Amino acid sequence: MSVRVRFAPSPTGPLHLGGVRTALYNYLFAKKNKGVFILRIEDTDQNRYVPGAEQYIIDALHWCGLDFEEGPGINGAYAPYRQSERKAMYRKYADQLIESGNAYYAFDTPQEIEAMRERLKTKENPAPQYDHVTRSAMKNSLTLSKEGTERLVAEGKYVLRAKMPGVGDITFQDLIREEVSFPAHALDDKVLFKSDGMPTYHLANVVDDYLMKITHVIRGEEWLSSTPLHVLLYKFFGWENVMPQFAHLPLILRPDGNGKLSKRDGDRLGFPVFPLNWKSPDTGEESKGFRERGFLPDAFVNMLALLGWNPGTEQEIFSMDELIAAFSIERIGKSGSKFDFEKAKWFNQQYLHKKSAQELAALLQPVLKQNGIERENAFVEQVCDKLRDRVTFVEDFLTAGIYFFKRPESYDEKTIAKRWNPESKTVFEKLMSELAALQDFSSAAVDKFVHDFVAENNLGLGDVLPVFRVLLSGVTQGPAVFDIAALLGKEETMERMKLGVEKLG
RNA sequence: GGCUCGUUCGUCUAGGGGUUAGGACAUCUCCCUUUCACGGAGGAAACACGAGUUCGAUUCUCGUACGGGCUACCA
Repeated sequence: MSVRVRFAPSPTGPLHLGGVRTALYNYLFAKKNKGVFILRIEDTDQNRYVPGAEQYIIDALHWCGLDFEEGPGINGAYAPYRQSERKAMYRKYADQLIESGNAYYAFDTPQEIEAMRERLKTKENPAPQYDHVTRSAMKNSLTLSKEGTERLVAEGKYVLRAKMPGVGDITFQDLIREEVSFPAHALDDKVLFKSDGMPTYHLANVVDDYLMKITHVIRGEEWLSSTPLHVLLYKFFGWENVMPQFAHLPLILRPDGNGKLSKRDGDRLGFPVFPLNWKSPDTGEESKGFRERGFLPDAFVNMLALLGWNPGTEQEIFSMDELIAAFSIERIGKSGSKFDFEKAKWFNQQYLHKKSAQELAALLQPVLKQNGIERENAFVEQVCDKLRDRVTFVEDFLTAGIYFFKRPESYDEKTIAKRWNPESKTVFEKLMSELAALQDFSSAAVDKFVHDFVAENNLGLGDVLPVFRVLLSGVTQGPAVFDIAALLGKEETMERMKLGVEKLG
């Protein structure tokens, strides 16, 4: 049987790191096994629907290179792929459960359920459930007469609840955790069908996975404890033989302290938790994405893949194809991983370093344009080449190399205080006049010229180099001064020296 | 509270009954460079705790602690 997996997010907001990783692992597993990767939108809760969230999810997957073969906008043999559009399909299965006695009608109002919880609440049991014990004291088709039930059903105000067995253990195999077992007495009678006519996640999910012939359910660990219900549902429907295999992924945790990574953590610690920028339609609040923060999609995906999975070798840099080849569910860890932004930066740096000057220039040009800088590509490529080993993000080329595009407006004070003395002006004027005669202005030529000048004038390199650098760039760090001079060209180099020497007096 | 999953350097992790417990990020030192990086060399740094099994447990078992998840007509 060919592998079919789905990523099934709820469009309640932007995808976060954990969601993208779940999608990635599904994608890798599908590709590894020559299977199909499906996107299914689980929008059964109208109240939590957020406009734009679905498009965001699709955009984010696309940016990461996680292209789905079936899903909204693409469709395929099992369309539609939005649960809201599949609404009519679920009723039949709900009725089937009623008929087989595995589900029942319940008519309790929220207030009545709350009253039950209040009444039964004890110190030992602060949150009594609607379950195999309490249902006998509630308003449902199990306690009401046939006529009473029919009358209330006719009124249309009801939900369908799963009739959980109450005894025995529900045991299933998890690809990551091996055998997992839950005592049935602790499971509650979950609502399967809501009074608004929509199924809940549990019903829709199982029915759709069945109808779409899903073979492996790879999802977050937050679903582990509702899996016994899902397993039971497969049994109730008589679908045990086609029940998918489960793999529950450990969560991505916040970098400091404990708990699940949240948007707040990102804001507080200064890093994104979403792949792309997101603007909340409610509050108008904007959240920065990894893309906008300067991450390359390949680096982002690579980083995410290694957060909870490892190849068992010491290789850390993987292209998507390499990830597909190396991936296996068996090598996914069991425990949650704390997200480390420093390591994420390292991945981006590694990818930037690997890129050619042409590729880097193509990435940098738009950034330059945004900042009102127009330069020919040949020059930008050379700047990228010189700066490549000193940057983590594309934007760094501009911030760290601004002097390639603009004359310095100030000079590093420390250097001036330490290196600019009364004789400096004379020395630099002499240097400039001799430099004016230099025909070859290549880096190597300027290098040789300056060294000769220092030797002939009985100076130390320290008397010339630091100031020379600061006159050209304003700052103390950067590529070799001679490279900067050569790139700037003779004319600009001379001009900057002249302006600087005048300014410093 | 109940149910459940988990626990190797600060972080991501490898390993697995007998290892100098390996790598990467971060950190520190040195080299390269009269800059900053990159790169190279080296350092510091971990098996949560207690029993049991065993000739021997970090590895197996059971407890404990700690942490996560779930405990909605949310997913």
